[in-house]
Amino acid sequence: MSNQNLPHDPHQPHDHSECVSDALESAEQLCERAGVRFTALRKRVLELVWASHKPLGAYDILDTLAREDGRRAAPPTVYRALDFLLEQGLVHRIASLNAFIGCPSPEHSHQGQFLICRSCHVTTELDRAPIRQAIAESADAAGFRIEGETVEITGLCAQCQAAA
Amino acid sequence: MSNQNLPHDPHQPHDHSECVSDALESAEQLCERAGVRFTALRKRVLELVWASHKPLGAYDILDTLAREDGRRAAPPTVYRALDFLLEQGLVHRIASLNAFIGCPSPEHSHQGQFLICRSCHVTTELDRAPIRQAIAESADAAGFRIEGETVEITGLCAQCQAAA
DNA sequence: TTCAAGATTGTTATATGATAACAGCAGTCA
DNA sequence: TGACTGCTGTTATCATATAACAATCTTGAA
Repeated sequence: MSNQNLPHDPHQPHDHSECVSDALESAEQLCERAGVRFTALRKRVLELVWASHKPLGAYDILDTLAREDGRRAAPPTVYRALDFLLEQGLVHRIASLNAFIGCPSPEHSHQGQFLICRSCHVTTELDRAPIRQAIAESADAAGFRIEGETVEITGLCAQCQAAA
Repeated sequence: MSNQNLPHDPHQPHDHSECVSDALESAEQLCERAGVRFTALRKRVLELVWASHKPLGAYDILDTLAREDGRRAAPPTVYRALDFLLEQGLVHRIASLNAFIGCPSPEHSHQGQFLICRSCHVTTELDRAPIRQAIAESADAAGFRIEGETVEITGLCAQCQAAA
């Protein structure tokens, strides 16, 4: 049995079409279970977000849709699909980039932490308990009730360091 | 001797004009030491950012400048001042809000972590070693070299919880 | 089957946030 | 004084996101 269901390091060479098909498949299942509609548009937008391991802007998605459709889709079309995918936990928004990235483990609700390479732009999602806990403790100490966390780390990934 | 130089909890009632004057004074000194010019415009923008403990948008600053000047200042005027203040570490940018907030401890370079109340919008800056360390360890494990950190926590502050 | 209700998508317009490019002006120092 | 540098003004434009309403599709009930 392979490790096909474990998210791998996006920096390592891999058959990316598997990432995409895995993501679409689990999205299909999750929407089924949640009783929400995974329409063709939503599926297509998720597929585009998964086209690489780099965060993608809404207008990049828009441009691609335009190129394949002939007629230009309007911004609300894409933003509504993205809002849906965010609600279902299928993508994350990267606030520091105004961009979106596919979530490799949408089966459980979480917000994650992101390592964003400024050189190759490949972005890795983490979900580290120690980070969450350190944040939770600091918030507790201030009597602050956490509702959402944005943790985005920029820098250089191992590959880009080696290349430089 | 008072604790006038220790940043206090922004939620507690306090003489906010002291926050502003303290911030302007240390900005003056820091710019002096750094050999950069703390012009009237830069000072005024910093003062406006410090008008409250809530992050302020660039266009809010713009509107205020317009109201007091008669003629409307243009966006680059404000953004250049903000860029300067960011470079000097006098303000921080809150990515998740597209807004800016005064830094209560600009004397040492840091990025800080932010507790952002979704109700009253008051935002508290933390600089917690445990959070930084947990992030550093996770980055290390991935061979990732950190250059910048965005840690923005949204939720309800103690006061707003009590009020609800 | 057919209709009604609700969800989804299309469309137009606009709000909001940020920067490029160049002109003019002010401070500084030889 | 004049040249240089850095700061600010100005115009135009780009980039990101949403409001408001119309059209269409889906589903379930009559």
